[in-house]
Amino acid sequence: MEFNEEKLIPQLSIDCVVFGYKEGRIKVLVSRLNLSEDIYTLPGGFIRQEEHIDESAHRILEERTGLKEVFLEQYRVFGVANRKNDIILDMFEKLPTESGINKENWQNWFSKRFVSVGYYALVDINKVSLRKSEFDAEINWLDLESLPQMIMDHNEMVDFALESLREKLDEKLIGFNLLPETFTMRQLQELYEAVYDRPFPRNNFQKKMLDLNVLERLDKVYTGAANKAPYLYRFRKDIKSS
Amino acid sequence: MEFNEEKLIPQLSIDCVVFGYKEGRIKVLVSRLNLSEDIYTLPGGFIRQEEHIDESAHRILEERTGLKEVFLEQYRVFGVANRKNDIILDMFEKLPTESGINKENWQNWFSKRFVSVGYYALVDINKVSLRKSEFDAEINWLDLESLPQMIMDHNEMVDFALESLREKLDEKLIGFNLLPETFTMRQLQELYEAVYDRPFPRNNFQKKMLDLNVLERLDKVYTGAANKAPYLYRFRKDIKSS
DNA sequence: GCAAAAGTGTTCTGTCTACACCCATGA
DNA sequence: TCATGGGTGTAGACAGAACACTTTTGC
Repeated sequence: MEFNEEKLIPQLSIDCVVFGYKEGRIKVLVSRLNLSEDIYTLPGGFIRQEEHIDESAHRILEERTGLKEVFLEQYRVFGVANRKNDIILDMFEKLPTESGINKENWQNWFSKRFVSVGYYALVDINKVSLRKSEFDAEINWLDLESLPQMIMDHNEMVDFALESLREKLDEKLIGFNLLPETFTMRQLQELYEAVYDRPFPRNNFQKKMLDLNVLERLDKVYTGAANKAPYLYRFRKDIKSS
Repeated sequence: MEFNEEKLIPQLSIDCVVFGYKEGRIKVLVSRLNLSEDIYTLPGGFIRQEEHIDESAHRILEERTGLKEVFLEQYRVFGVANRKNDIILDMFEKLPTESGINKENWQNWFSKRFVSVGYYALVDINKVSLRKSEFDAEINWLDLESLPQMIMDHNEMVDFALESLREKLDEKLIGFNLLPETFTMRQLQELYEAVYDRPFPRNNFQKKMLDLNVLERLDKVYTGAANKAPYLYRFRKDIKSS
């Protein structure tokens, strides 16, 4: 990221809660920063002067995941008083002046209080190719259930994002964004169970999903297990617009 | 408003959709600006460096309504590219330089692109004492149904706010904020009908509201009409926290 | 008594839950 | 043939909608 403060909106940031799903668990994309201590953050960034904020969020996400078309939605603004990224600021203060990075500009940038727009994204974890930003030691999918302490209010951001996801999953049929193109009914159910952290009765879940008339039934898949082969399903594309 | 750009977050604003309710109609608080043409805007303002954004919204609202304790909730961020307040900017350009106002600072301030945090408020219209800001020709309650064209995306802001209100009215019992302390069941029903713009069957509405166990039945009120006197109700305060 | 509006009860219907049953698969 | 998991059907519980009825008020 070339830093040019003239091109960005100051004191305003975007942070993304990127949800993925793998083997029955909800995952969240978390960066570990390139510092002596282990410092964790959500992927985030800033808004260019000429950008729609939704574009900014997509750009920030693409930088980390390589994905262009992603389900992404703003869900809340975080703007408590004196909300500053002290850890990053500290990092710049410790940098030697002749490090080649424009230390003063960065320090000035991060010394201010920031308001952050929270976005959450739902992605097919298999399509993602993770890319570190220049400050990341690594970026990884971590279990929602056992996230580490992150900077500032980033843990709270995840809590609110999950709440928004739960509210929308049912009515808006957005859960399919977390799954691969085709999936079995059991996989879909396990996704719902992971999101809501509670079991659903198998038969009623199936009926409810089929009654939505958004699933296309494909061939059976023979898993090799000694039981009836489940059908594969696909989310009907002709209604994706609604 | 004394303007001191040092004390405010630049390029970030707050706009409030203030809903009121009177005689069966939803009202929205709208300013008419002190300009040659009739220009309408939602009440808005900026965020002080040391303020929580919720505080900012409360302050902006108190300046216009005199109310301190108000139901107020952020519902969406508006951040399309190149979102600028050209009309206000124009106004400053036309001001004579020796007008006493720090014209240059204001011009510089409004020449930038702004991101705005949308809040909506629900108030008891009878408790409000309207106060103009220094740029308002007047500030008034206008019918939601027939709002004038407002600046920038302010009409769209109202649409989104109404949508959020509809989603929350039912589950969160926030509608009582629009009514006076005591009210009849008919008044409550008419409020719901105004918000959702559709009729509700009288008996079922009554049953549903009473089954919520949030209403306290008070004395009857004798209106002088030749019919049975309705009960007054009050929202039970002991559950206001939930 | 009568019209108007408030308050209450009853039935019907569609949705969600719980339970039961059958089917396909590989060992 | 049996265990395992997939798919479907059915009866009960519940909430919401439609309808009917009674009560109170001022004239």
